[in-house]
Amino acid sequence: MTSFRHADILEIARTEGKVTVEDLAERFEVTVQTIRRDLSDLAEAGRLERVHGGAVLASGVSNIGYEQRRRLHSDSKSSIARACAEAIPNECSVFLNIGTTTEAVARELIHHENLVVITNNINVANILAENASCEIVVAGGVLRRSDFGLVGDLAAEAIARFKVDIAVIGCSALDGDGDLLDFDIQEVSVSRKIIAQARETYLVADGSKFQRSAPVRIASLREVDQFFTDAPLTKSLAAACASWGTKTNII
Amino acid sequence: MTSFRHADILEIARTEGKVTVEDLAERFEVTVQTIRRDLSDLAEAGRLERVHGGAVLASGVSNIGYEQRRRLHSDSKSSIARACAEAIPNECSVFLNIGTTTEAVARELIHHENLVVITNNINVANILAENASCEIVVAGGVLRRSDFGLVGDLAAEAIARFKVDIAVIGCSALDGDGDLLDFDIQEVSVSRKIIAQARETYLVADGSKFQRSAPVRIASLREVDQFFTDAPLTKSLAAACASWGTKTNII
DNA sequence: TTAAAAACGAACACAAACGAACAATTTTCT
DNA sequence: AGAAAATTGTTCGTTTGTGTTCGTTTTTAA
Repeated sequence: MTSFRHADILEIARTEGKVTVEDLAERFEVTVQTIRRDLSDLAEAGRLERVHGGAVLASGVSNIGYEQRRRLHSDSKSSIARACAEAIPNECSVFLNIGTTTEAVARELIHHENLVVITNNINVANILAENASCEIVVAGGVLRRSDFGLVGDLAAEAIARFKVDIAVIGCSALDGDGDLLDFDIQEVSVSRKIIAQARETYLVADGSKFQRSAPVRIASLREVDQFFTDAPLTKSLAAACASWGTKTNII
Repeated sequence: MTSFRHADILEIARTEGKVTVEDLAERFEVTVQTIRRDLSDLAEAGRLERVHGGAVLASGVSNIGYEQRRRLHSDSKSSIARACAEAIPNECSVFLNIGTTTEAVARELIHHENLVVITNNINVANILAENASCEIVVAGGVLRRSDFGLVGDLAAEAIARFKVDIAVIGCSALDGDGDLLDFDIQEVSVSRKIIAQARETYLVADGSKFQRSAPVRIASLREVDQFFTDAPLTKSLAAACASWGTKTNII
């Protein structure tokens, strides 16, 4: 992230669908050249698509449902997601589970190439359908309307069939001992299976998860290889992560 | 992508199915030449297909060909779907497979109560998510972008787990012998399994299916209990249906 | 089939937009 | 404080998009 303008430009692009060089130059009170440089950077990062006179949302983005975009938009979530996506190479297999943060990760994977993505989250499938080079496998299960997740035995069994390079998981809460917690026992069994079947496990969770609690234990941070978040860990938790070899990425 | 108009033109094409040079020139307040150049660029990029006087959505590319198909015959499709939905009682279990006609049926089931719907069609899941009293089970599988279907072993296995009251199936073509045909052998194995596992089988297919052909045989009308369509059957086919006990509902 | 009308692509000229290079300024780090 | 790096503004040559005009191709109607 090089300029404070970048985030604002993206925000404007998201709400208005497009941005013009002239307009942005006026808004930010800089010269058009400066804006041009910003747009070039954003285009290179795949966040925008450059056009003559301005830029538009990268193709695919504009088709995502309004509600979805709203949910994904939270800045901290998308920064966390971006950092996580950057840690995921092209041409590998990834699992994404249920949760708005993992959906944000899916959004950031739009420009990755030749991924195989396995998910029990219908929103993830809808989002990544935009990425033509990505093979998407949907685990079956009962549709849970609250988050468009697929849960139950069917999901767990389907997942047992795969062994992925990277599992990206979200959780509802994270307690002081470094335990990942969730509300739904069915989803937990799915998450546990995923962690067991993945070569590496990445956890994405914003700072708000530290303040919440949930009844069911998924796993410990000990079993996580990389942890992406936006808030500093408590001293004891940071020490624990260090001793467990859990790399923490604070955005 | 070279112009703001490109994104807008694609958007218009997606919602309206086609665009005309004249109309676009008026909308964007540019000359027809400029629009022609835009359409040429988009056609070269494979996003649109050029026709005399305008352009249409490129066929076969992602889900836009699908959008086009969905609009096609939409009137007759929804009447067929409505008739089929009326034959489905509340509080029963239903299977819906891939296809625009079965999606139309899903739309007509929005107000049914306490259904259990099993499907390998993500669109069906999205549509019926609005019906709060409906339990939706999604069969797993590899996502096929052309129609948002879930195909492959995973789908077939998931379906083998269920036994439903009614299977509602669509097909790509229907030949003179009363054989149901499809293009994709993977999807066919799913459809066959469904028919075998259902207490009753309903076929929905508009008249255009009589004019087409497809390579893979799903089943015969003999195995179908009710057939919903909008065009009269040939005499021989009608006689065959009568002898098989296949009830035909011509809308 | 032929003739008229519409749509088309190519070529040209002009203006807007562009990127590169350099200088001025601010920020960051030692 | 001073050097190094990053950011921004300025200038200038180049590229790109646009409207215009032309002749050609395609469609439509007779």
